[in-house]
Amino acid sequence: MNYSRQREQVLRTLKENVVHPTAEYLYEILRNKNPKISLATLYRNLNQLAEAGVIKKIDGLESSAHFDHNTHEHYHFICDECKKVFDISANVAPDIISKTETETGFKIKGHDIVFHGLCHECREKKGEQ
Amino acid sequence: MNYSRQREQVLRTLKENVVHPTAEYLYEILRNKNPKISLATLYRNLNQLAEAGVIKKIDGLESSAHFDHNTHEHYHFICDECKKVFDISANVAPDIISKTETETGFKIKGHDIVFHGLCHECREKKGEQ
DNA sequence: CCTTAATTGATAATTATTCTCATTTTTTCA
DNA sequence: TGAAAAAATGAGAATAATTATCAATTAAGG
Repeated sequence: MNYSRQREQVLRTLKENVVHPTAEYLYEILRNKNPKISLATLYRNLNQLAEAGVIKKIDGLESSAHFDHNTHEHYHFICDECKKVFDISANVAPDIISKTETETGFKIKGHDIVFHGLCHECREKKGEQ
Repeated sequence: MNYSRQREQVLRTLKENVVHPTAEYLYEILRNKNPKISLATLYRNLNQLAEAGVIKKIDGLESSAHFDHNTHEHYHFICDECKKVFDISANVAPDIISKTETETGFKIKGHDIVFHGLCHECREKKGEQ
């Protein structure tokens, strides 16, 4: 990944914002500095920077929503390889709500934990430890 | 919410599937039972059922991705009211990865926790406890 | 400098989802 | 029962977010 003025601008704009902007919001800000910048360039750079670990993309599951008839509290794991979604028991993070409410003063109405990685099967297939 | 054959079918199809299907996948299955069923009906019913708490929709943030220049481990809270995104310190769920890896045998490469509810400001505005 | 590789801007395409609206189905209750 | 009101449907248009395409521009390195 080599230097470009646009990538520089994307990164700086992101850093100058305290909140966690969407691409749309960033685009508006960016156009003030550089009215010619293309939306595609913004998305490209955000993805590249996230890929490189310079920034982070916050999005639970990638594209489409998944539905679950199991409504008792539990979490999910999505396999990077086969894209299957698995249940994770809720007791991996027990008092997470009360802890967070106390710490923040926010009223928590719900939460979701999504893990990703390699499921058992794909792990074996790839021979990865 | 009153009875309809299509809603019945949507719910049954979801329950008969062990995995956590996407709408697209459900649609394919549903069309075998009812070739006339509309995609809009499927989405409508999934949302209604989720709204009513009969099923659960798994999707971290609703629509668009948010980006964060802060790459050290932390979580996020999105306010249902003003849609702002806040940081939550990672220590609300400390050994969540090791615990999950031990419990599942999966290789965890990352995870995201997204809370939602009312932020401090909106909580006061709405006078909600 | 010159060549090669990376990046850009403009825009088309795609994907997932929601909206619209005329028609059909369900519910209610006289 | 069965007529009126309310809810739900199907078909397809619309939207929103994101990705792909591709010719033109810019960066990097010998």
